[in-house]
Amino acid sequence: MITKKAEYAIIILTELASYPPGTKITSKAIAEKRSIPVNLVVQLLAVTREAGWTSGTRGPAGGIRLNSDPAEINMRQVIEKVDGPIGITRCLFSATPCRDKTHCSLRGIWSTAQQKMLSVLEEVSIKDLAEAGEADC
Amino acid sequence: MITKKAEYAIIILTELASYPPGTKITSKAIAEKRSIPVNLVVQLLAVTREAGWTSGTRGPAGGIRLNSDPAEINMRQVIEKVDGPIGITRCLFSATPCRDKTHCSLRGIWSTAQQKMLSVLEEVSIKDLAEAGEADC
DNA sequence: TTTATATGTAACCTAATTAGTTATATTATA
DNA sequence: TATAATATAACTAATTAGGTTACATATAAA
Repeated sequence: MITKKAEYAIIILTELASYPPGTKITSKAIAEKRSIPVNLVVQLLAVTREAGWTSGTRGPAGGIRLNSDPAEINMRQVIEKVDGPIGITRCLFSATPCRDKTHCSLRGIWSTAQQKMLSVLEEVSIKDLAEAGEADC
Repeated sequence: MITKKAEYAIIILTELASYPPGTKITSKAIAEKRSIPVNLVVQLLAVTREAGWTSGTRGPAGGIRLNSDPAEINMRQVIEKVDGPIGITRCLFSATPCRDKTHCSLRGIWSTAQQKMLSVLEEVSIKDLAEAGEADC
């Protein structure tokens, strides 16, 4: 399952992308606007920071700035940064097919099903979400 | 995430479907053949039984029989019987959009992504898996 | 130069879920 | 009546999810 933290990260980036490029916003402001616990916002900004998408400046008048082009960040990327690799079944996490089978029909089906899902998420960028507005599910 | 139990249930039904219609097999035999803990097989057969797909006869010479046409049972149905409703995000479990918004762009995207995944699982039947063999991932 | 305000980092906590076990009841055959 | 099978329910250990707490660091303004 895609976690709430991953959703939150998407929402945070969307919020940042909804302002003119270079605008600085505080974690607290994001948290209040999007109804996310402040501590979680801070925690997730550490992830977006490590991904190079955001940077922060400390102290009074400090805040968070979006560093990347929101059109270049898609939902799948954010989810995987926060949650780690996506897998709709445990099977898909193991490198080798179960019990050393050379072939397993189920694995292929899980993989296909997951790929269809991921394709949708890859096609939606943070910019798309910011333009659509209301991304706060 | 689709649980291992749901996978097991699919495998159990596939095993049953791999014999001539009406054949009786013991839980123990299924468990050994497919390397699933016997107790889990028994537990999962309670679910397939409730769905009307299987029935069991007790006592010596007893066993489990597949009651339904395996071509009429698809993967999605089995997963939902075992795991309950599928949701790739928590958002999709709540009946109403978060925070009483009339519109939320994320929800629609989660829904689309999930539907693509489910379409794949709906198109694969237990019969397909039995014919493909090796469904034991 | 001190104070207030902001980000950054790590450890911790609780509830729910997952995967599996244990125990016991029931039924049918030999 | 003993045995072998399914049926049902309760329990358990390990992991994950979602969030909190505590503390460190940097900077602007007083």
